[in-house]
Amino acid sequence: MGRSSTAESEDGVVSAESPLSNDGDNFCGSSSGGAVMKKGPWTSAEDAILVEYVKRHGEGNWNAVQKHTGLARCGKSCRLRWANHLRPNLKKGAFTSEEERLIIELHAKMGNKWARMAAHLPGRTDNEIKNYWNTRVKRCQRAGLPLYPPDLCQHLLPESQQQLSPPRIYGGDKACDILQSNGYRAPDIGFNNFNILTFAPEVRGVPGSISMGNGFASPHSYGFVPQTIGVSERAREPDEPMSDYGSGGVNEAPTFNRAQTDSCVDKSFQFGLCVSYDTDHTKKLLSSGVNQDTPFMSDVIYSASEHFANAQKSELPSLQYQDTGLGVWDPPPESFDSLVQSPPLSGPLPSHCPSPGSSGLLEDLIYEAKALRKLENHPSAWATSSNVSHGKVTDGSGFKTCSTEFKGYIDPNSPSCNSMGSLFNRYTPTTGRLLEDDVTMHHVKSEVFDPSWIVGTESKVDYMRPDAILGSCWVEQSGLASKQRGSTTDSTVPLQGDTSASASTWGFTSCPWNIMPAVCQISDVP
DNA sequence: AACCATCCCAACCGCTGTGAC
DNA sequence: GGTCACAGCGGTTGGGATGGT
Repeated sequence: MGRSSTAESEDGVVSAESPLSNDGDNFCGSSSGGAVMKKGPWTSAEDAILVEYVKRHGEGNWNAVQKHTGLARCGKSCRLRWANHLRPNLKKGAFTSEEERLIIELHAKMGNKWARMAAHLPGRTDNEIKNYWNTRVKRCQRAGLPLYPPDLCQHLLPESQQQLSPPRIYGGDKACDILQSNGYRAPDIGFNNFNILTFAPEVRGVPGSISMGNGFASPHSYGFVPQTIGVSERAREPDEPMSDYGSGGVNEAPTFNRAQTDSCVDKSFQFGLCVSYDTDHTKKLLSSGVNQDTPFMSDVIYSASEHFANAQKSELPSLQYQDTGLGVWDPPPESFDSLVQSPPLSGPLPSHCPSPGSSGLLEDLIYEAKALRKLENHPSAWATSSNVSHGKVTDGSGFKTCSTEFKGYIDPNSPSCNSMGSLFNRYTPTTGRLLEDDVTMHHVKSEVFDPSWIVGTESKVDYMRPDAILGSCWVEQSGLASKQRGSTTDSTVPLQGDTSASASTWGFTSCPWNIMPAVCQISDVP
């Protein structure tokens, strides 16, 4: 707003008073025919000139605007101004719920492809969408809430899983072909150089792209960021990142191998983690040829693309699902239910998305954040839920109690009635069995929750936390694999650590939300 | 009321892609 | 094939607006 054309403080006469003038090389700093290009907010007079020009000459040839009209704006600036503010049929005002929903879905699909997303939102500009998303990311990050609503997570993941080829994982000398059945050739990835981390709000380099198939798809917002190392160049992604594999005659993802890994560390490494559960995890692993020595990565599904090897800048991830029709949020297939649910649980496991009760819309996120803040300001609510204390939930009723008390924080004004109370209820079924049953689950402390609910060596998963999901998955799988093999033998040991200590090793214990490391990090980076 | 932090968004910047020459 | 100009994309910035203390 501050820089909008409505800033009438300017005289409307083209001038070059901006101190920024000429400091750019190919934007407006460059002069056109020796004329210094103006920068800064557009005036209504300038707008009028531009509109008149477009009326006469049509869009395009923006560099000619200055020649024809004397407008001291570079073509680039003119194009932007026209596209973002002056062109007809532009929708102004806040995004509607439908639009928000669509944006979320589109982002899950496309990642940060604002222009493509804008194409699906008539009257909206890529800039608007980008701004909206950035705001959303901030909010979600701040509140510890998911970027993607749970239903989206659930609906899109199976599709993405159908599409994506899992990685070929190297556990030491063992190559682990996880799934080759889809006809794709999975990338070979060496993990010797990786640290599997959980959260990295501060990204070294550029934002990575990691697809948490469960909906934590944004490293931007949740820090599931593969540490991008040595990012110095930019490589564009194709318009359909994942369709690269499915559409072409060559269903072959780039291959990673250990030899490549070292070189890969110099490049942006984009991949997604999709921690999935299977009701028969072991069987699945065995049947798919997965090396069980790599329990964690065995369930990794890559948002792989040819950019693995050379993408210089990671895009935000996406769930990367097939375009099955916008606006359609199909119910998840049965198979997916079993996929995302942890086997030991007898009851329905909540979505991995931290906020299953949320519509995921920005408005709801605000309310959730507020609710969480309230909670933060009233930690006694947790403390007094006596059964929830210091990392141990001793009793399902404790959750019940806690849940009940949580209701006290319900904000009746919540746009979708997605109060924390309701959220809590969803995560902690009143059966009291949910978390109790899964002794391998580990809780990750959320900064918004009471410190007393910190894990011990044995604790519970905080489903409000995407990293916790990841962590719990790994821990669970790690434990499972450990039971089966007795010891960890492959080269992922340095990553995994001892299974019994995995929680702490991986930071699944108490770890400040904002200082968690990234999910994956290449450790021996120069 | 004053101060501060955060939000919001228009505009800028740097880069890549594409087509013409 | 190389160069140039232009179009477009995505990330970042700057400053007014807003809300909280």
